[in-house]
Amino acid sequence: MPDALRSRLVLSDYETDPITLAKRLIGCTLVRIIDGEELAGKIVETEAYVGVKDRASHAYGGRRTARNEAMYARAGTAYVYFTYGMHFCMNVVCGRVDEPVAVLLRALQPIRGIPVMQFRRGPRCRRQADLCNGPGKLCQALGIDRTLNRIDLTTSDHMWIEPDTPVPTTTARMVQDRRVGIASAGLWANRLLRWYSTESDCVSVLRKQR
DNA sequence: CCTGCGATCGTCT
DNA sequence: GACGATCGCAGGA
Repeated sequence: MPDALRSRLVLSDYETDPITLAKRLIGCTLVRIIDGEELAGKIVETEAYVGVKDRASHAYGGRRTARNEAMYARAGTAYVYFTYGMHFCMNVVCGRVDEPVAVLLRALQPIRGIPVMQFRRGPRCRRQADLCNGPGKLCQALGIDRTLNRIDLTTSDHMWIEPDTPVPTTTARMVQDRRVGIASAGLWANRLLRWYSTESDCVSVLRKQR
């Protein structure tokens, strides 16, 4: 498709609160251009990090360091960080400048560039559904690393997000659940700030039955 | 299905 | 010096 006919989310789409954006992003398409090739996946799982009061957030208590500086930038900025000595995770910054709120992308359903994703993920990853079903996995599959930290998703030629068209995914087609991997966040670990599509087999962690 | 563990290193205390 | 918004594998039920 010619670039001129492709739409992407714009500043006003990102200038909202993280809960609204986390739900809005479900069904949208993350596009990554790397080595002249396009990789794309449908966003099927997100988490909201809701500001300085959120104990699970890197910006808890107003912490502001070189690592999390992107969280304080303009909405539509990518916040990519390195963790556990080997993985990257990608967030989409939202809210106002100097208000550290963001949405973590946790899983994608692969759409385009699947052979490249398989190569980047390595031979140990056999199932297509496992290519991008985790925040570290999707960054590995799409080649998202610290060079993309702080890029502007509304203007970048390397990565952007396209809207969920023609009909945005509604909350009726989403599961709302606790966030993953933040057990030490006290009461904030129980907040229902994760959303995932009921219609994808590429979600990282399913809700426990009760 | 589930739980536990090691890998590996940048970041912050 | 400790820990982490993770992952893949091993082992047991």
